[in-house]
Amino acid sequence: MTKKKLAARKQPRQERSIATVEAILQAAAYILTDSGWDGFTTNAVAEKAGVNIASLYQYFPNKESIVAELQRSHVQELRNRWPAASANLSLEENLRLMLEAVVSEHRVNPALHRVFADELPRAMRRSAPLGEAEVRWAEAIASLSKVPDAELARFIVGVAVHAVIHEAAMNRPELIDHPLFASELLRLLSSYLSGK
Amino acid sequence: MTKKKLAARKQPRQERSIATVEAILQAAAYILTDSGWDGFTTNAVAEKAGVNIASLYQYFPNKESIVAELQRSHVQELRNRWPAASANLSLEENLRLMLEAVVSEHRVNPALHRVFADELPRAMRRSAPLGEAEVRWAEAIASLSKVPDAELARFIVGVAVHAVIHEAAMNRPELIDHPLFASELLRLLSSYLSGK
DNA sequence: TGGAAATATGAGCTATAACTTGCATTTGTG
DNA sequence: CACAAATGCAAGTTATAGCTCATATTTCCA
Repeated sequence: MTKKKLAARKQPRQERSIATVEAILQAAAYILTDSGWDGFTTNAVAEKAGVNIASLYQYFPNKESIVAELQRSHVQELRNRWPAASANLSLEENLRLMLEAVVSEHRVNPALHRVFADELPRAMRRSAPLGEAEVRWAEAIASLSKVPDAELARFIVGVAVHAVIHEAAMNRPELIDHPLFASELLRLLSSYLSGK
Repeated sequence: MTKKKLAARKQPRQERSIATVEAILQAAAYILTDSGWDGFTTNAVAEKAGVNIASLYQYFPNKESIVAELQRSHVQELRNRWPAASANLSLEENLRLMLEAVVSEHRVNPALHRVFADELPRAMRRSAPLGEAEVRWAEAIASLSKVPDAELARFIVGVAVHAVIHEAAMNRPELIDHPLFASELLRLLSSYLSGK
């Protein structure tokens, strides 16, 4: 068992081929959100992109690599949603901004996000490692919290926040804009982290 | 698009065929946990079960139906883990018992649970509707809580609890038995539900 | 401007896995 | 104990989808 190659087989050099690659990626995103992973075949992607299937394989070694590239750029977009952590805010204010950032992440191409999070085969779902900004937010919040075990609290809060917002975004979209949603979530965290 | 048939094609009548069906189900569970959904082919299941592939199709109309049957009996086992909700306990005590029940659910065949929850193709992942017992627990807890919106609180608590315990069970098994894990989770809920 | 490099494509090849067919064997029962 | 129903199996068929090959066309640049 050797690791699967993920790098593009050949770098596009001319504008023509750059456009081809771009068309493939756009078509791939379209197919994924429209027909899900099941409908995502390289033949379908090539047809939708209006390029020959052989061209597709000139720039992507396999179909997984297409998805990997989509995920890469998606994650990059998510990173931009995080403001810098600021040290002189209250716990509540920090939490509010952090929650807003997570909600904001779920406004970026939700259909594609759903595919990445819920639909891809397990081997292809890579939980992106925390970004710089997120780590610093966690530290800022931890320093204002009173909990017996900071690492444990980070785990609980991180998982809970993401799960609740993700679930709401995916299956209860009306909640995301419900005024009580944000405030209740905030209350959940602040009452816990402020040490009762 | 018509709905896929899920009933067994033919009911086993003799002991011999009942044993065949049982062997198929056991082999299916083995293959799923051992090789994941990708390795789950009807030919592999039949071989592991020691029965002919044609026999398999005499009792299961398609491979999805095998998984459906496994899920059905798995969910049934989970239901048994829930004690009856008791009306005259404190909020904290109710929460503690409820948390223990959810943890207990995650001790039932975790490997298979992981497959059901994380690995099956989306169309096949059916989030089991809440059981009787769970509904009554939610009601009991709600009646002891002070929150502005009981339905919203139920959503938040339900999602958060399940996500944290599921994530811990799947990827941080050492946490499940960490003494602070249960108590911190309890504190998260009780400080929130008791209205600050 | 001509030849080499880059790009595009029509037409497959191949492996796999879901599922069937036709026949043989076993078992319950009148 | 025979015979019909139930069960089991060897050997397929078929469709699909990932991927390649050989060749044609376009672009770059000396």
